[in-house]
Amino acid sequence: EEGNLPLHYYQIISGEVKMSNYNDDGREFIQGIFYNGQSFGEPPLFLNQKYPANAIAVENTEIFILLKENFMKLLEDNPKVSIKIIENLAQRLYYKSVMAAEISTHEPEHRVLKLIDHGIAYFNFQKDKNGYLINFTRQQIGDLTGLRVETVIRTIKTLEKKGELKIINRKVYR
Amino acid sequence: EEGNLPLHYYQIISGEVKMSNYNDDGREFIQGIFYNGQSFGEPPLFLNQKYPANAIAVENTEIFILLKENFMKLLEDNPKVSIKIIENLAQRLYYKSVMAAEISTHEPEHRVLKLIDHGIAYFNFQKDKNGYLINFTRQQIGDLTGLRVETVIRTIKTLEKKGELKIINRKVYR
DNA sequence: CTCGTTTTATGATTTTAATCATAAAATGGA
DNA sequence: TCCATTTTATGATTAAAATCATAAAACGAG
Repeated sequence: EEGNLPLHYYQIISGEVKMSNYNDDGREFIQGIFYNGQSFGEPPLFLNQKYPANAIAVENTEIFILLKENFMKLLEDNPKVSIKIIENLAQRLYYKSVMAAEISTHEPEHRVLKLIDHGIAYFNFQKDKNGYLINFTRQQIGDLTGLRVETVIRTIKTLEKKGELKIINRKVYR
Repeated sequence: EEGNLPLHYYQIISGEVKMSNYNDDGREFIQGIFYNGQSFGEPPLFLNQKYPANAIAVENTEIFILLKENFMKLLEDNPKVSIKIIENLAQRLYYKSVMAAEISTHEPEHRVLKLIDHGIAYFNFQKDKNGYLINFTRQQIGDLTGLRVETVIRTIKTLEKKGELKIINRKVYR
């Protein structure tokens, strides 16, 4: 929960976790969505700072929890683990850098496409005969790109007209 | 330069480096500004991906450059260095998480204040009798928050009227 | 000291996504 | 299978920041 002090390292065994912020009006911004094998919430843990966002399991989820002291010891004793953590943080920083630039300087169409293309590489979108199924709702896409749901719906329709993606009974494919 | 493949680790000895993106219209988004002692550009180095942004020295700058192979060896041999790198990445991810939420869900006043307060903690703003001197131009604040320079100028004036900060011969203090 | 450039400034206008309103379709739990 | 909730959808209107225009002040290289 936002504002709390971190005490543990968290790693998902199975399920799905959403990390997000809410502004004063209750509007949500999704920082990221995490799946099995991924860890989350380390930055404030390393920095001894309060959590800047909330995390919630959005389906039945098993999570591996390790006390900070034990986690730090693991890192000190095991360079290979450190490098794994570094790679994971690097991955997330890369995503945030790309999306930050998108959100602040590009039009809705560009933002949505960038998110989708990033998702194909890093979220677990599945490919079938129609292409990659983007299994995000319009609302989720909005909360990830800083757009309102109506804008996302209209943007996706425009992108379909332009041939950038397909809509097959309301599902989005790329 | 955006699009290039990383080959080195970079760490600033002295000076100042700006990292930014440009959209198709030439509009800039500043990813971050780095000072002495700080490193930059590691995420794509670890991930073997192209640089997602450009970096440029904005004043005379000395930079320590280490070939990737040597840098990776250093990490493997020296857990303490790994942990320093982790802390640095964590710091940058924390900043990006906070600013991403700000940029996508808050009004200009909120965004500008958050950037300034973050800057006091992490950029090297100096304190004098008037408070902390925010030594960013209005344009830089705009490029860091995704706002246009005119909007920043107006927002800062409003914030001064509300008593959130001071303007003393065009310089901003908090 | 000069002159070109950058920074700060302000007013008028426009554009674009947000907002508001409404509803059909789909989903999922009881 | 029924019903409440969520998701997708569309049109009309509004609000807010971007854009456009212009200029004074400050800065900095030569």
